Amino acid sequence: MRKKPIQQRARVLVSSLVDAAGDIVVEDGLDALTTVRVAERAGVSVGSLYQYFQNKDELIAALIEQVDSDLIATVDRVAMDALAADPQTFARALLNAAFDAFEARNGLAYELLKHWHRLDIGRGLYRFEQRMLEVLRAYALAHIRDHQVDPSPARAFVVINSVVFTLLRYLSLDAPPLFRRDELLAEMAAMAARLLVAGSPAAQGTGRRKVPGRRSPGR
Amino acid sequence: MRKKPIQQRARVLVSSLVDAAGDIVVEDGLDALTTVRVAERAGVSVGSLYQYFQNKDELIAALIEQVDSDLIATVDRVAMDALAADPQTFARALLNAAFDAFEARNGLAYELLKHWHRLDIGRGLYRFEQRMLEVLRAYALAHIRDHQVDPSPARAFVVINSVVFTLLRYLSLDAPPLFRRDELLAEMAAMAARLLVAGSPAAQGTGRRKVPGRRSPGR
DNA sequence: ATTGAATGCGAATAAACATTCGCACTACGG
DNA sequence: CCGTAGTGCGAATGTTTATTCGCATTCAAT
Repeated sequence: MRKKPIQQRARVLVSSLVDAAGDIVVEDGLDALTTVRVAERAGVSVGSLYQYFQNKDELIAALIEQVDSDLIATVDRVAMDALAADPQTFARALLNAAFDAFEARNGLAYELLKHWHRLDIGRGLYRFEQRMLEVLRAYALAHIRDHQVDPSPARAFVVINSVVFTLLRYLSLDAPPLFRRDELLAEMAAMAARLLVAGSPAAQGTGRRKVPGRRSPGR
Repeated sequence: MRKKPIQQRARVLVSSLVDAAGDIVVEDGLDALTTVRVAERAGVSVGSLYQYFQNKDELIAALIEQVDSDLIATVDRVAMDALAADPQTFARALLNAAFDAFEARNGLAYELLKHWHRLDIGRGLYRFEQRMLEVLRAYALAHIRDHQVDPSPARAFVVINSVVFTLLRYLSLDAPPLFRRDELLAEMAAMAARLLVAGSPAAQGTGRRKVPGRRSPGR
């Protein structure tokens, strides 16, 4: 942030800018987020925006930060409550929470997550994934005797991303699919629970070859 | 396509434009794809590009079409070969194929898939998903006696998207994760195989509420 | 060889944005 | 009631791009 808002009115201005940005993203998508439009919507001038944000990306980062924090807080709360439950119930609770979180603020998180490959948003996603990993570990620790819970990094990675992105993809379907929301949730919960409980995967690696040259994402 | 290329040189020109587009996407990402740059790279002028493509999106659509066809052809071939195998092996084969396909042409499919929420690319993804669904159904049909294979639409949706997007996310990590590629593959294969074989998910829906108002993606 | 269609060219046009800058208003400690 | 730091303004600037259009070149059938 270029300059810190000192007076009250300045702090209000900054937060209304971030709010306006969120509203615009919800209404017309991230691509429709222009600095002038944000300023207009917030009832201030572009100049003022640049008084407190170095550039547009910094504004987006602030928005992400906000959304991400909410998301993590939600997950934390729900996970705490369900920590004692069996894997099936635990998975269920987290999934419901995830759905709710995606819907919160009119699908703001959903619209943002679509652009996860952008740097700002990617960092938010990464933070979220890390937090989920910790939550799963906490669950494992709490149930080390009851079940053979074992969230290996690879497994956790698969579960977390499978759920998040499948949800994302589901929400993006314009023609409703052949199955109901409940079914989807049930399937995912079952999958997650199974992966949490089951042992190591049956087969061992069918040795693979070359590593792909990964490119850095262009803007 | 605005006008069909009739002469030989025109056909060459069109395909070199699509190739150039692919190269640029691979090198600098989809955002770096400008019409002028494509033309330059193909060794022709922008004007010529617009002779055969109504606009930039149509060019992208042509690229997608190409990539998507390759992808589907690969999946078809591999699935055919593995149709007789057990679920674990079948899943393995498809996963390996998927990895290879993502790496083909220097990660072109990977870079494109990151932008699946764009209309052109979304259609390609949808086609791919549909094809995968058919493949899974074919497998189920072939094994209706051996296993209790049951790819319900919801389940198939979860498996397909989990695999595709988890792979995508994995490839996009800049810092290598704590697990090896083999582990990831093994986990995903196990997951897929389990979902293919297992019965209906344990619990039933914890009835959910409101439907989120879906917005049409910008651009 | 002639000619109309097909092809190819690339400077020019226009629209969309991010960002800046000089000027004016406001708060508030003294 | 001053003065200055903090705040706010929004037209102007510069850049990046998609797309067009009038002119030049090539093809292929007669």
